[in-house]
Amino acid sequence: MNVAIEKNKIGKINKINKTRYALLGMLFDSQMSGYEIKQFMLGSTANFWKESDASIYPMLKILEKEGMVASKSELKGKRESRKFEITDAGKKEFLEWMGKTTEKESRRNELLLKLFFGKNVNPEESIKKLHLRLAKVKKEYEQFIDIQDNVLAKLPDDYPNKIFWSITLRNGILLTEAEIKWIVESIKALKKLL
Amino acid sequence: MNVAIEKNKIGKINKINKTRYALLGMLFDSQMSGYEIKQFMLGSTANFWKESDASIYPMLKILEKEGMVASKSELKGKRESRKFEITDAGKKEFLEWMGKTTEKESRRNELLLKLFFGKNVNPEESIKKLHLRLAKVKKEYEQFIDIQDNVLAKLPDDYPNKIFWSITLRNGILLTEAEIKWIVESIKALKKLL
DNA sequence: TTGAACATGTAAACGGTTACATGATTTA
DNA sequence: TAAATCATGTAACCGTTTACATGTTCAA
Repeated sequence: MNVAIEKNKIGKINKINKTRYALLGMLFDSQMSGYEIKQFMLGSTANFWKESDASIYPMLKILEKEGMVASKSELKGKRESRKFEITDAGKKEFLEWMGKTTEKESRRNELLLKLFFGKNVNPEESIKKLHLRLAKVKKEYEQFIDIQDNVLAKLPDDYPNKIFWSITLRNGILLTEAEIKWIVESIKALKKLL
Repeated sequence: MNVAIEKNKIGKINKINKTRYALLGMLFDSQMSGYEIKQFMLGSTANFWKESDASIYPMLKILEKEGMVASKSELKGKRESRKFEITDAGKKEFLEWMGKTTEKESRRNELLLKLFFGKNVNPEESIKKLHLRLAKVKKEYEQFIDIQDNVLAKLPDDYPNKIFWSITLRNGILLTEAEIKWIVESIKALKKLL
């Protein structure tokens, strides 16, 4: 049942679909609907993990078919809310994934690509791009600080998730700080060309 | 001819294929074969941009069909080397892309997801994962410094690409430093749980 | 002589997103 | 009463990678 080692017709080892683990992880503690999972992700893991509707709902159905989760439909008025609960098999699969080593997926960064090709355009264009990014990154940074001060800081110290959520948030803060530093430095360097 | 605004049957705006711009950018200064482009990317942009064979060769053909590049096959002995040259139309399309603003593509980070779910496993497992990542990131960092000291530093200061390549490299250095700091800090925090 | 690097390419498949579709409920 | 949010779901499509395929040249 381990999809990670399943092969297709031409013997290719399929890349593992990680949506399943993200969903199983979210359901590990509490029953949630697809909608609730999405909302929770937006408020917690959005900086490093998001899922779209078109990934969540079909995957929950697949997981149910596989016996990894079970669901019951609750009606709030006439509105459906299908709550999903993880099964023992689901917990097992999730923990197996947790135990595996993780490869860093090298990522594409279009801004860096454009800066790399910078000699082909007016330096002011590159500077403008960096300023635009700076504004966005600063906003992101403020949001991280806000979560740190107004959400995480208010959780009791014995809240089991606190340290883990703090660590992932801290990643966002430190990486964002570094990016701000890099942008400021880069703008300064490019201005010498004007 | 601008693929960015082309729509499909259901009116969906297609995500733009950025491989074309990466290739056009690489060809902006000098004629290169697909193989040479790949090698050059591995030695310069790998940290933020890579392309696989299966993206490069077909895309070069498409670009040629569209009149964005032109090619001639050189024979080195019996081995073919198809050199591609950018056309004026290709330069135009590349520069249009360069002028566009760039959205940050939010990226998935599996390590962070696993750490976020950390309360479900022994803290030692999370620490182990961080140690593994630390070793890799440190190696990456050393490679950046090596390029900085032994490649970029040796380019003459009036080499037109120097400042742009320095900026992108500096991004790698600063972000990697921040990640190392984060990992060390996180390991320390998690050890308190033991 | 054998393996690494050079060199170009294709088939198959999966991952993931955007837009579409539908309707209920709350809020301004 | 209109817009935003709640809530679930599907169709279509594109992007990208992995593995396969083929052959040459060079170095150990």
